[in-house]
Amino acid sequence: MDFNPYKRFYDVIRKIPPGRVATYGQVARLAGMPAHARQVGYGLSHAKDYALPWHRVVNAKGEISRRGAPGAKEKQQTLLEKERVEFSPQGRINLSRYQWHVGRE
DNA sequence: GGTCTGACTAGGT
DNA sequence: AACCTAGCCAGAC
Repeated sequence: MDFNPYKRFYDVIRKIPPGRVATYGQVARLAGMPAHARQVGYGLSHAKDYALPWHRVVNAKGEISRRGAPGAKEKQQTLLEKERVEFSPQGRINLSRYQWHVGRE
């Protein structure tokens, strides 16, 4: 079992309930590392062997962040829509409505 | 050890 | 609202 330095982020991400989203910066703050928003995204690309609801993490604008793999963006949106998260025609999520707040469902 | 990169952000225009 | 910039920090070379 290999130790992964991003485990703290994963622990936070695992707590995001279905139908809710969290931002990279939010995950970093909840993990006690407020200046590591970029590392959250970087760590997720390394998280293949972990069962994580990675699709519930979006950027501060409520958009799905770009990455190398084509099609991954559509996949993430599909997964969220299955949880009844709504997207605007421009592919944005209304964070004031869907952002996760600790202690709240 | 310097430089570049990137699933990020906040603040200014 | 879109665009730009500076600040951010671990990894890869």
